[in-house]
Amino acid sequence: MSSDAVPVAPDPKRERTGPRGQQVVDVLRNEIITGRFEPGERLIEATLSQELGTSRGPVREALRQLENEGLVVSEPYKGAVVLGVSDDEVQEVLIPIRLVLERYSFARALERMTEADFAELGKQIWVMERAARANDLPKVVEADLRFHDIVITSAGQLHTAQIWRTIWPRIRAYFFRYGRGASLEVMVEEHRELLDALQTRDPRLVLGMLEKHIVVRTPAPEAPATRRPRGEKGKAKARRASD
Amino acid sequence: MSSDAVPVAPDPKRERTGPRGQQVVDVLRNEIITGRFEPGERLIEATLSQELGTSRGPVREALRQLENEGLVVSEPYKGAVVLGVSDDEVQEVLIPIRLVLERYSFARALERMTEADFAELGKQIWVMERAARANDLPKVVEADLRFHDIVITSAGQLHTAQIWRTIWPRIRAYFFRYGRGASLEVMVEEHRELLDALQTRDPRLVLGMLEKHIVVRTPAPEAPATRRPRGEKGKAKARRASD
DNA sequence: TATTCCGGGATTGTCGACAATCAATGCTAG
DNA sequence: CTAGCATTGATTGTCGACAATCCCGGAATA
Repeated sequence: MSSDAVPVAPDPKRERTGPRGQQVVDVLRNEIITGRFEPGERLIEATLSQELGTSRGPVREALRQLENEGLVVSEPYKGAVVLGVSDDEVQEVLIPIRLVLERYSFARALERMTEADFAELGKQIWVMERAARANDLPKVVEADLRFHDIVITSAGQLHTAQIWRTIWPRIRAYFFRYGRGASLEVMVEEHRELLDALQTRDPRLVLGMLEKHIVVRTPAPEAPATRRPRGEKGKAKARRASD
Repeated sequence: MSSDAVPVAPDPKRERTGPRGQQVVDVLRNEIITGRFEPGERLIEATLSQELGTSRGPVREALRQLENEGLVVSEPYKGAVVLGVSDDEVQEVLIPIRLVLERYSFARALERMTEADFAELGKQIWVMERAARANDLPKVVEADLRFHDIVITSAGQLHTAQIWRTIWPRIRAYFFRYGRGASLEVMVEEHRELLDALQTRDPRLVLGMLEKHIVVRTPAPEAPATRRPRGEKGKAKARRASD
């Protein structure tokens, strides 16, 4: 499993991205979301810290952060294992919560975003479009993330933003594991429409657009009916609170 | 501020409550929710670790946990400060999210709770009632918490439970700071009705009861309109993403 | 043979010391 | 007198070592 570890420590040219732990979270979250780690897999602090070229401290904090983002569960003295998401829970809980968060955020952001903010959104769309053309899914996803983050941050509600940051990784991981719903081009187009709507500053228009954007676009072609993690390499372990 | 610290360390008779950090979280959360620490107040790791009779490690983890429960915000190299909740955000975001979580949980728990589970719920109601008679608010609140925790755990959905545990402290803190909505007796009665509904195992009845129970019982007497932290001891610092 | 108990190894939890960073203070120069 | 800057104190971030705990397997026993 320790094929291409990405040491995060001694990289002088890396502009200050904050403390080590912060970067460790980003690395691990990415590895989980993109499926490098499968649900049910154990994450050992010592191993990770070696691979990442840091001590166990930052790794520990990173794991706790991931736990709060729902990508991992851990029990005292037992350690952390990667967690899956059930189809049902995504549809019935995570998406509705996301809807609550974004409706509120967009409604508030609506009346307080500046031209500079709109420009920043435009920039993300531009990046997204280029990435879509190149079929670079990760980059599209990151721009998507940035887009929503900008809006939510503009709303200026700390709790809303904080909760959102613990919700999206799960949804992201879900869409990454099972096929994502819409084509890249459609995603780009939807965001363009969202930005247009925002610029009119018409609540009705924006919220309508938003619902269309978020609403369960999941049951795409062949959606998995059950949400069993599907990892399962031999050991029947990943299950917990199964049916 | 360091009047009656509650050292958590050397208590041999205290049955295994897990690692130190766990207990530290409970202590600090309580102090914040009950208002011992006011919004805007800084929490210094070294100070707390001394008061609690442990090292900085567990305190550090506790602070991160509190951050994920929305009781605290912290920036790198700057530390943690107690956070307030705006009336608006509670009504528009936290309560709706709680509604999503509990609707789903009750609906699922409905068809999988055993008689033993019901008995456990009954027990909490009994405790709650006694506490209500004695006007012991903290105890009522704890029983209330347990009640909902039992139901949500019975639903067996990890993400739902995990998110719920990051939502309720904020709501609780809110109701504690500004007056709570209902009288203790009403709370007890509502839970009794909830349990009765659950025992019929009729979804319509349960969900109806639930909505009535959760719905914004907030705008009680005089709810504060703005949510500014109100700490502010001299320095105009605690503000962040203010208006 | 089945069962209980007791290591031994692996892994997490805790601690104290040290390094990095921030914020305020006072000093210097213009 | 003011602006800029070095210095210093307080506080957080990181590290390595040690303690506590769990899990697995094997030996002793009935």
